[in-house]
Amino acid sequence: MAELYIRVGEDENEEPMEIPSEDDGTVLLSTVAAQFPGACGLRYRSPASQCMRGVRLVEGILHAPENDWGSLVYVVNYPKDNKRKMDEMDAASAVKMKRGIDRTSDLIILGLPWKTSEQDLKDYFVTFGEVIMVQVKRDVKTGNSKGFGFVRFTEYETQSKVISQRHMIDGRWCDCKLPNSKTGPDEPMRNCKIFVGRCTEDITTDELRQFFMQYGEVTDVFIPKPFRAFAFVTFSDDQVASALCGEDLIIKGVSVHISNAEPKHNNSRQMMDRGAGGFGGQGYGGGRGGLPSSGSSGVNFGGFSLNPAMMAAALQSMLANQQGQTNVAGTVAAGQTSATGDQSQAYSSSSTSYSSSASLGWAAGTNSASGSGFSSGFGTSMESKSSGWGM
DNA sequence: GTTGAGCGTT
Repeated sequence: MAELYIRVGEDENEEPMEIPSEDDGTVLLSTVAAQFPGACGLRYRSPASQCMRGVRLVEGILHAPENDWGSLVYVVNYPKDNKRKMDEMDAASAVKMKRGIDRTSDLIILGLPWKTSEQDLKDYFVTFGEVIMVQVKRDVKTGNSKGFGFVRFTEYETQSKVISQRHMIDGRWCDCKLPNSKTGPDEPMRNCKIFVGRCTEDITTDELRQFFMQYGEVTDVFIPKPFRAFAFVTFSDDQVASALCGEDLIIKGVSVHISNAEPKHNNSRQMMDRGAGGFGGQGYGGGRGGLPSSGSSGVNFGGFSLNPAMMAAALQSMLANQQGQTNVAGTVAAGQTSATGDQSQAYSSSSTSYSSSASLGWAAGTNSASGSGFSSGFGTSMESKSSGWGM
């Protein structure tokens, strides 16, 4: 059967686009959505009644009116919560629409196998809920997949669920996220991500996920490759993330250090570097944070030509606040480099024993218990699961 | 060895 095309546009007056039908004369909604992302149906103006009519849609399949698409121009329908024609709606309701927190948006799918098609994506994602659009981004010239795509769901709940986990698609683990273009200023982007320092190479993304799950829902784990001894873990709840900052946690017997993840592309340079922030008494969530990195104090000396006495005074007050250790001041006075050295030494040697507890809201026992319990139970439950981004 | 890939011809 010769290939048949129907004419579709975003409105009646616009230059229509030709869209292929299936062999049986129907048109897949997904085909329409491939050209008009977010489309949920078609309508047309009846030559007889001059009224707009809806095209029958059954399970994602659009059926020709009177079994013949003819040469009419069909107009794309979009879900009510996905108005695209801003010029056709009043600005006030547009704003209201934007504010809705339950709006779904396209999700980017990263890490797709080259072979994965739109249909594969659809088949996979409908298991979570109704899908209104899938796309695989391809090289214009070669038609080869670029290894990422987009998906959009009808229900916000489905979207949340999909974002919250990783996805095994055609044999690869993929991530679904809000695309960068969507994480604008109206998503205040709370700090949900932590930096996990001092990682060892044998700690996998799966293990990190497993471990951090105990504190809250984990939405992303990232280990840069090649190995660089740190990782990032993202929680759905920023409070979980910030509560963990400053902690030293034991994962598989390894003491890792948690701090806040700094913005990847930071446009606005931080007003103060860490050393200066420390002196300002800005306080790292009440922890002893800032001490190790204030090893950059030498820089401060050079830059601002503070003298050692001023340094000592500042350090003294800072330390008094944070740890109540009085003897440190003397050490500091003797020379700042060794002072910081000694301090961080004391800090790290004791860190494993008194590590967490105080500053966290969770029961004191939770961390130590889970730490050891975890590492012992680990080998059996998790080993040989080395799946992840490497594949 | 302590701050990360890849983001859309609508």
